[in-house]
Amino acid sequence: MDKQLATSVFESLSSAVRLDIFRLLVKTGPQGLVAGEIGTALEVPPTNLSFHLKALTHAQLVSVVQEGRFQRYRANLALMQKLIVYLTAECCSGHPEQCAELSLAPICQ
Amino acid sequence: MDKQLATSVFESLSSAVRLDIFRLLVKTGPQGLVAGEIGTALEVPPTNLSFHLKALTHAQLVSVVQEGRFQRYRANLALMQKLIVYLTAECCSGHPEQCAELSLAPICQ
DNA sequence: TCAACATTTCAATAATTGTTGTATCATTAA
DNA sequence: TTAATGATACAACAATTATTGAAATGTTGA
Repeated sequence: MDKQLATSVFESLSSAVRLDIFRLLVKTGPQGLVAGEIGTALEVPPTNLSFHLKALTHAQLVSVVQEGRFQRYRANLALMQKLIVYLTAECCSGHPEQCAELSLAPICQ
Repeated sequence: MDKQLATSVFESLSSAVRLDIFRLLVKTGPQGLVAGEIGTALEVPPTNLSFHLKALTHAQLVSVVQEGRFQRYRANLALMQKLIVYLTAECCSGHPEQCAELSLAPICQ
């Protein structure tokens, strides 16, 4: 995880449309969804959906594989894990007890 | 956590400057830093720093308290926790074993 | 082959965001 | 009170991002 990837992941999720898409794919799990299903579920026009899916794919937050004339998208939750680690690295400068006081144990090492 | 707050948190972290600020504050922990210290550490001009700190504060990702003529900023990691929960809600539609297969156990319920 | 379908690309426009200098406000120390 | 300091507000401009319709690409099934 480098800074550029981190900012592009955050940028990806900074739009309501893209956040909806990602959460829908998280909910769907390993099965994923094809573009048309996403568009129907979220009522986003095809052109705009394609624009946002491209952004999510570029940021590696979703993966895509072709299935005939369909494109199947899946959430990349493993990247989210790496992002959380990146964000909380050196948490409280090696004084985890301070973070524990802030009830941040779940995300601070 | 609602959608608007979630997107504004992500938007906050989508700029390299703001990401640097937040990570620096995470590293600093409960002690926090005053604006001038942040500006010196990251070499950001005061006007621009103020702009970005305002965005972070507005998104509630950092808190601020006045100390004389200084403004002390602190990271709000508790909000990050809530965000992660929001993102991964209904993970794999109640089939956590699927998420476990994807080695997502740490962030999926 | 051909028509239908799923999706993307392109171009145009609208809207938002980032950066900077100057001026301003608030606080401290002499 | 006055000068110095920390920080923010404002205005102008530059740069980026979002949305849409029309056209194009690639795939399937008749």
